[in-house]
Amino acid sequence: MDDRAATDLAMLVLRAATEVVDGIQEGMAARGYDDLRPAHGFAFARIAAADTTVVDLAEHLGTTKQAASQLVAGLVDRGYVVREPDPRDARARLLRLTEAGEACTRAAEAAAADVVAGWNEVLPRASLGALHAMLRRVVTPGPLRPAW
Amino acid sequence: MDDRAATDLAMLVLRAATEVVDGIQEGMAARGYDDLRPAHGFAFARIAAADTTVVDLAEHLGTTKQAASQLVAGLVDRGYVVREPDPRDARARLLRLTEAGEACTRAAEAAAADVVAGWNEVLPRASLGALHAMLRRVVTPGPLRPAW
DNA sequence: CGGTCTGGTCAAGTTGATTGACCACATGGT
DNA sequence: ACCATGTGGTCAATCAACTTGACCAGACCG
Repeated sequence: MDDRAATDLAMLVLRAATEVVDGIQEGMAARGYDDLRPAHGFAFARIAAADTTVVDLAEHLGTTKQAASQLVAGLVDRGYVVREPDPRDARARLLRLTEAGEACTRAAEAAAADVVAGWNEVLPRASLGALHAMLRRVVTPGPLRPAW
Repeated sequence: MDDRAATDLAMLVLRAATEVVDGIQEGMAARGYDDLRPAHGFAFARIAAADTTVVDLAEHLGTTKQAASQLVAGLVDRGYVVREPDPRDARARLLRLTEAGEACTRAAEAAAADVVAGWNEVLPRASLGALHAMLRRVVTPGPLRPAW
């Protein structure tokens, strides 16, 4: 694979990601969630894990803890997240998704599935599975954060 | 492909894009370009095409023309772009990459190729070609703009 | 206990983008 | 030829997300 094809592949990945993000955003809006940005989705993914604190979230998103704190404040205001005391550390406050937050997560997953369903129409089912397998091998596990 | 696998695939694409963007950013910094954001790269790609105006660029990036104008002003200040009069329209100003701008574009392409080269190590050459072919079929051609 | 580290927030400043106003020139009809 | 309207572009003010800096309360450790 020469440089030309390599950069071309990189651009295809970026373009695919643009489609995924735009598609999710559209799908979310269609489902009534028009007050959330992609960054919120990445935050939801981390908060869904047990015992998440603001500092954990900041690290996950690659921002400062202040930025994470502000983002959480917004989610709390909108009823997607609650702050609960940490039984083991009186300083810390554990973040947890409310029922609304979980519903929102399900909507985002459905929207993402819709985008891939569109791909399924132009690509045989087996190829989509192969695509999945190849990406899993290529991609190093790591945080999924706003990238550009 | 069920919903679970579909959303999983969508997340893999996002994660792959995160790697590409971060890798390019690192590679650019290593080559001495530490004053450019990913958005600038997308602008370069459009400006490289003949007869690009600020309005064209704004449409490509999905922003307002004012934002595009500011972005261009920054690139002009840093010597990557020049504004030239349009022989056919005295209002318009055609954008063109300087030699520095073209060198920068080459550096970005090299950095992107480096990222893909890393993938080549964990995936057989033929599979990488297949990945390329599948993405090309799946992805609808369109602007490559900052997405999240 | 006192010193230091860590989780978290408040406050102010920075930056990229937006809305609104405006000018110079193009275009099309009369 | 002229005026109405549309388009390319910039200036100015505002907005929103994020940053740096300061700070407090509680944990950890000698």
